Parts: sequence; structure tokens; C-alpha cells
Amino acid sequence: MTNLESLLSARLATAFTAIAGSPTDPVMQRSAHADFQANGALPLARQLDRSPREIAAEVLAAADLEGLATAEVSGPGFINLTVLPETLERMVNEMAADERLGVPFTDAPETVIVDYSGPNVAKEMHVGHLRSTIIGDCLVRILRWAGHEVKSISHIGDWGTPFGMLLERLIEIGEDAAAAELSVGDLDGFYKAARKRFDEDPAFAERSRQRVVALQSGDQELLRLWQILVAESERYFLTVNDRLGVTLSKEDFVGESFYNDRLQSVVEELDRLGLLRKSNGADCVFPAGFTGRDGEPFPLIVRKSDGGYGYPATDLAAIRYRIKDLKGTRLLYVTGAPQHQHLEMVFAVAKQAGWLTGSVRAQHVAFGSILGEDGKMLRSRAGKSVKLIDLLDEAVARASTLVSDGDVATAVGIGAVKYADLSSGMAKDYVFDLDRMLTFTGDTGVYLQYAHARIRSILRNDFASSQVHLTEPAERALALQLLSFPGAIDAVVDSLEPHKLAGYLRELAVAFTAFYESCRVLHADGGIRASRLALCDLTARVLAHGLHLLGIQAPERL
RNA sequence: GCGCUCGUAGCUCAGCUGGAUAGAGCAGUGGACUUCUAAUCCACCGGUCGCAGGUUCGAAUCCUGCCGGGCGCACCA
Repeated sequence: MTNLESLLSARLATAFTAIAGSPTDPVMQRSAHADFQANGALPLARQLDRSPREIAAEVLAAADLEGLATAEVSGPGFINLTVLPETLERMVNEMAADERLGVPFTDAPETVIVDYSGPNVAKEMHVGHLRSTIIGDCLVRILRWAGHEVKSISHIGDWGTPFGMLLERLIEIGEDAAAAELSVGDLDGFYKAARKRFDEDPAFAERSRQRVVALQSGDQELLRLWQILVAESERYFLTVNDRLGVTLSKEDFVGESFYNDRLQSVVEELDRLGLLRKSNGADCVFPAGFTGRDGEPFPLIVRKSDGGYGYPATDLAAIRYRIKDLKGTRLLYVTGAPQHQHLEMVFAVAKQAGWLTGSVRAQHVAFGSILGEDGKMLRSRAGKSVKLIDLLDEAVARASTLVSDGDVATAVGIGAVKYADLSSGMAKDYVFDLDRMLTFTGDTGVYLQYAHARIRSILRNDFASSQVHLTEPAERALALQLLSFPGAIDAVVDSLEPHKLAGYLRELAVAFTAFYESCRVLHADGGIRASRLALCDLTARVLAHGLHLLGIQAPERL
């Protein structure tokens, strides 16, 4: 099973390289004027000081397209390629016979560590966690399916100064009452109450500070109580993840506290390497190329002036652990764009320390913020944050007004939210707008689910495995789109941009709908009917699996 | 001040390893259900691709400058 586009590209590349005298990319793309076009002759014209059309003609003469496609030179020097009907049929049939739908396992498997979701203990999951969780989960699914060894990590915020007040609050109301409050998912209520007490009552605040010190010095009783906070919160996170349909499991929660006993050794190692410098009483590393407000070198503070460790130390311990112990070769950090500089600094220090070497890549998969209707960052601290679980329930409730079945409503509602996020580029901020997400017309998740359900409806009436024969233009267009599936997967694997898969699936659904409008299936005669049913079946499989890779369900019927 | 990022149709967004008339959805107008799910489809309407230069046979795409929005810039994560 071979990727059609890359096969064509490879054949042309040989010819291009022969003509150019050096490795030359044919620059293939889908075309409105043919099935594909190769633009490589145009840039070559200058290099060889010859007419582009002449070069294109020569490439064509040298290219071996036997049994693949017909080609012609067009316009200023484009090579237009039209795939032979029998070749298209053969490849579609091969794809249909392949469980992996034409997508090969990667020939260079990596160990990929994906850090995403990362909620905070005793704090509600809010819209801010939505993107990280959805995008991270999608990347995990796709990379894993492509044949990589993938380890999910949810870097839980389970340590640090806030735990003083949380523990003090827990002690104040009693552990049973606290556990009860947390177990019903009222994390924000608990957190806010603790915060309020901390702000209002100096004695409470002082006791909180002492709790932090005691906790960090290993007080057994406090550790036991802390464990209650962590366990109840994790249980709650799992229910939200379950609602969202995310693959994260309990074993994937690796809290900041996990790195506690490694922090000192990180500092020691950095010191041994001579990377550490005292600055204003703190132990810092100054990676090259980072400057602060005053234009002076900007530090990554590894140990605070009070001797404590902050998140940079944890992040350094984590990156070292992920490389040295987990043997990760590609580390992904699915966190918001505002953390870009911080992560770049962590990567820079990891490089200087010799952990992040040439064969290991660390990448920040950054995404924009979700904004409120006022166009400002929707932050939890600023009060009115939307509880993630409420948003999901609302989405499902709206879906329930359109479909009767509860499971289907869940699939549609959650799918709508996920598709809204995954279908546009992740670099930009976007305004959080329930109405837009849950509009069930147009470019939405339900459009894809609907296309899939329609096909399943046809197949319920009749289906027997058959060979595909392409006759109508709409069938041919659908076949071409189906064969682009491996390319769409590739695109996400190396760009880490899920919206490319979402876009592909959308185009597939459009191609199917065009086919559906112009070609009868069940009412067609014998051979044609069987062939079209096979085409329907393959389309349904690609849609269902593609949606699955996005983390979206594809119900049998709506 | 430095850095990152975004600016494409009234609205929400694709397209950006430079390539043939800049594409979708929503909204608007007009059509299509005795036909496999009309949550659909077809047609029309709608764009100085922020602005100005530059490189090029060719720029939404690359470079420079500017304008505008967002974010980050030492002990919170």
C-alpha cells in the first residue's frame, strides 16, 4: 500500500533530479486543473537559465509515469497530472482491503512524551484546560496510531505554597467534610473558601505558612492529609476526562511532587557543570539569548533566595527525567502560548546541561487563549471562570434537544466542542462562544457525524464486500480524497496541527455529499450498486477513524 | 524598551517549503424534499489578503519598516 501523492512525487523527483543535476523537489500539490500539479520546473528555470516549459517537457520525457498517470505541460510550466482510472481503482481497492486505511506505521518510531491537561489539585478544571486536554489527547491518538511509542503525562499542580492554606482549611473543617466537598466536585468552592480565610484572617494565613514549611519538611500527618486532597482531586479529574472522552488514565497523572526528591540533584548537576550563578541570593542559570525588561540577561531561577524550589526547578527535573529515565526522544508540551518563553528557557538550559542532545527534540505545542466576551483573557483568578464540566453538560443538554438518544447527544455535544477547538489553527486566541460552538449547521463536528451516519444508514440496508469501479466524476473525486488520508495523517504527525486532519475530514465529507447527491447507491444496478456500496463503506471507515483520532465519536445514527 | 504572536469577505476562519481566477462556513437573496437521514445540496451576493517599500518572471505567502490587538519579560505556575 503506497501513498498516491508521494508515489507520483517520487517518480517525478527522479526525473527532476536528473535534469537539474541535483536533488530537486517536484513541488506537488492538488490542482484545480488536474488531479495534481507539479510546480518544480518554474523555480528551476532561473537556476538552469532555460524556459520553464522546456524544462517541464524534458522532465516529462524522462519521467516514468507508466501505469500511474498521464501528464502534460500547462501554463507557464506546470506539469498537470491525471491519475489513470485503473490505477485509481486499484489503489482505492487496496486501501479498502487494508485495516490501516493505507496509513503505514512510521519507519522511524520514537518515544514521544506528551505533557498536557495539567490541572491543579483542589482547583476546578475550567475552560483554560480545555484546549490543552483536547489538543494533547488528539496528538497522543494520532502519534500512537502512526506507530510511535507515546506516553501521556498530566503534570498535575499538586505542590507549592497554596497547599498551606488548603491544608489549613482542611484541618479547619475536618477531613471528612473536606473529602465530601471535594468528592462531589466542588473544588472551586473549597479553594475559594481557603483563599478567603487566608486573605481575611492573619492567624489563618500564618498557620498556612507554617503548614507549607511542615509539609515540605516531610510531616507525616500533613502528607496524609495532602494525599486526601490529591486523591479526591484526581478522582474528580477522571470524571471530567471521562465526560470529555479523553484517553488519560490515573497512571498518567504525574504531579509536580513526583520530582521533589530530584530537585536537589538537578541543582547539584547544574552546579557541577558550572552553569549556576548566584544572583540576588538566588541560584540561577542564564541561558544565552534571553533578556529581561532592563535589557540584562534574564535568569531561570533554579533555587529561590529563600532556598525553596519553584516551577523552573520542577520543569528541569521533569525534562531530565523524561529524557534520561523515560528515554523520550520527542517531548511535547501542550500548554498555552504565554508559557512560550519559559519553556524555551527550560529547553535552552536542558541543552546546556547536555540532556537535550541532538537526537532528542523538545517542542512547545502552543495554543492561544480562550477569551471572554469582553475580549480579555478568561482567567480563573479573575473570578467568573467557566467550569469545564458545566460547559460540557451545557453542550450535551443542547444536543439533547436535537436527538433523542442520550449517548448520541453526548457524542454530538462533546464532539461539537472538540471540533470547534480542533478545526481552526491553534495559534490564535478565540472568544469563547457557546452559541457558535453548538450551532449544528455548517462547518461543525455534527456535519461530519451526520455524513457518517448517512452512510451507515445506507450500509445497514445492504452491504457485501465488493471491488470499486469508478465511473462518475463525483466517484473519482471521492476516491482521490480518500487516497489523501495518509498524507493528512503525515501532515499532523510532523506539524502537530490537528486542524489539518479536521480540514481533511471536512473535505472528505463534502466530497462524499457531492457523490451522495449525484450518484444513487441503493437504487443503482447490480455491479454499480456493489461498487458504490464499497466506496460508501470505505468513506465511512475513514470518517469514523479520522473522527476517532480527533477524539470525536461517530454514532451509527443521529 | 526587548521578545513571541495575531491582523484575509459584514462575522468566524482556511490557504502561507512563493505559482495558473484568494477558498469555506455563518449571515443575506433565490432555488431543490413522491428519491438511499434536507442537521443536506445548488446558485447569487460579498475581499485595497492591516499599511508602505523590497526580492522575484510571479508575493496573502519571503525580507525590512510602520500601524493596530494580545501575551511574556526574577524568586506565583
